[in-house]
Amino acid sequence: MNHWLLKTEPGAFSILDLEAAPDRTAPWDGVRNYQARNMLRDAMKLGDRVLFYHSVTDPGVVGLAEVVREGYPDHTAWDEGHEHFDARSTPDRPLWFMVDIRLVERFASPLALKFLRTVPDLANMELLRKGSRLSVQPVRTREFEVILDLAHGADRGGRE
DNA sequence: GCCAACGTTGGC
DNA sequence: GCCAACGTTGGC
Repeated sequence: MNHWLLKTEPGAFSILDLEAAPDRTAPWDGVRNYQARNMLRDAMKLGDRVLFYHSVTDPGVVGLAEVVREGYPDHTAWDEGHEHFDARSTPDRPLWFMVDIRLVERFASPLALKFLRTVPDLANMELLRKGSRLSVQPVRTREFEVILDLAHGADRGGRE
């Protein structure tokens, strides 16, 4: 069982959009980066858990989701006129892939990036690395658990 | 808006 | 294959 973090600009697709989707499930489409593509296509497995991260405005981890469908071709790349159209990708030879995720929970209080930077157990997290841009990132099990504990209010003494 | 970090493109 | 130029991401 692997753990992941998915990054999105809430202006494009936010956790509220996922929450409002039928069955709280939506395709994670539009990724156009090869490293991220490889993880979507090959490494993310059914039942894997995923941290949902908002970038740019109020950056932070805002919820938990799970993979409910493994990698399959991102058909938005075939759609001329679609924002993420890419003529190099075809149904015969798809270039880009996506997974479906379902929302498990939206955190009552999001964990701000600037707070996460203060947590010693997260010091080596990819998200916190300077210049980290990957929109699909693996998360170590330990880091994942620490974040869930923080989101659930464990070890908050004196901080609120 | 600034700018550092990163990925991609394309000339050679 | 190298690498400069360029475009994008994303924190601040």
